[in-house]
Amino acid sequence: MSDNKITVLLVDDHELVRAGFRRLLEDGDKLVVVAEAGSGERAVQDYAKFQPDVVVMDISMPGIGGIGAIERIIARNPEARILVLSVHEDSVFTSRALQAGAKGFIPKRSAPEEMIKAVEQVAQGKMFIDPDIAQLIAMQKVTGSENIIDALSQREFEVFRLLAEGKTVNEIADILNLSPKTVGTHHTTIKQKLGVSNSAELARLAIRSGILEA
Amino acid sequence: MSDNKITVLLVDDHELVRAGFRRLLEDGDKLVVVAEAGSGERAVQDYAKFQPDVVVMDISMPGIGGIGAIERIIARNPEARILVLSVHEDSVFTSRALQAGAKGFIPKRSAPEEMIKAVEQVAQGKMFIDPDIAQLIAMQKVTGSENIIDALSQREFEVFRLLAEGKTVNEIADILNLSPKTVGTHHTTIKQKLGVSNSAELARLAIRSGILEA
DNA sequence: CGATAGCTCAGGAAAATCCTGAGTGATGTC
DNA sequence: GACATCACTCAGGATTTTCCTGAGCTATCG
Repeated sequence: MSDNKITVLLVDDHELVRAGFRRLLEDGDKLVVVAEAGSGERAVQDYAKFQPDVVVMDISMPGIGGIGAIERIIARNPEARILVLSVHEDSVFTSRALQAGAKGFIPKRSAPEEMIKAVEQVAQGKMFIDPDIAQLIAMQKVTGSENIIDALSQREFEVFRLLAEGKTVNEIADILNLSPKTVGTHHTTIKQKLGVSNSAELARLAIRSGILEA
Repeated sequence: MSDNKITVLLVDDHELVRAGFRRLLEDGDKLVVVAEAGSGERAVQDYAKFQPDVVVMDISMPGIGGIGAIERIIARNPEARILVLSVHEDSVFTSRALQAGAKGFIPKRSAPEEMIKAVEQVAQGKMFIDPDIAQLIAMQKVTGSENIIDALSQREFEVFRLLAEGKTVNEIADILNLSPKTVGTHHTTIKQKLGVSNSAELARLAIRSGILEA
């Protein structure tokens, strides 16, 4: 072991994916996977045990999940270098992960070379964020909203919740004692602000944001 | 090309995962990945083009998805040997995939050796279903457990997925090469069968059933 | 071979959604 | 205090979706 190879802790709850990534990472001769973890909890333990140069981690995992694991690893070891992989290019997870202390973030749609590059960058202590995702985060900064949903006004938020629940415009008008026309207008502006184009996406967004149970 | 290696078409919408699986599959000397596809649509094309011995496919993909791809490949080529990979071991996807004509089904939690074995079995025309999943399906048969979604026909299920994703009727008509009128009819009957009255509820149901990520 | 079920499509009515415009009150700025 | 901004309200009219009815085709099953 240990020439001057970069040591990696690989974290993903799917063994097959992990096995694939291991081969992918070790394909060049610069990286070596010193341990694999199948959960956030194990990742925390294994980090302490192996002290890898870099952690490569999927955020979407059961239990404490990726975010929880990142927080705990960073708490014990602020210098930890963690590269996050994700299927969701979504904004909620991305900023959370970075806030938790991740040093890099790339989607699973990336090319293999990008991952290798990302690992090497992060190993050197640099940040590496996928351009598309970086742009999303920048947008959030501009709008000043942590959650896209903060962009909604009070009234709009009310209507948003009811829409996500599956209420029709007329029902909502009734509930809120408004003209259906008004609710209709809210409906439209809500979708605009949230960047969704129909009620199905709106409901998904509500669930993702924890406004609504599935 | 072609010693007596088994040729594989690899289908997954995440390039990184695909790249990992490719290395995993080609690790021994028995398999060779002759093509990769990043969508169900491409998979159908590539199958016709490369006529691989086996297709290794993730079912959860946007667009026509894995199920749609399986149906189309089987329709043109009933002898096609398709091994399905999935993150959801529980959901309706399992039985749907097998109904559509898949010859094997394993979860992504499997060990690499199991995948290799599964590919080889399927290549020989045998079935290969992960024991845990086989048991689940058997249990469902026995208990007659009623996922409401089982009430949907294969076609309806496809439309259901796309609707839940937030696709409009017209978009779906385009994706499935159907008249918007047909999709509209499906849409209505789906809502009836599932007992929901709009797209928001439909999306929630899809998420609850594990058909869709939030 | 008749019955059933899935898939396909159309016409037309009813409802929801989108776009544009506009009035009111509350807040904050210069 | 005058002015701008923004949330909230609503309407008219265009467009799209949804709903209901009916119907032809194919495959499967008893």
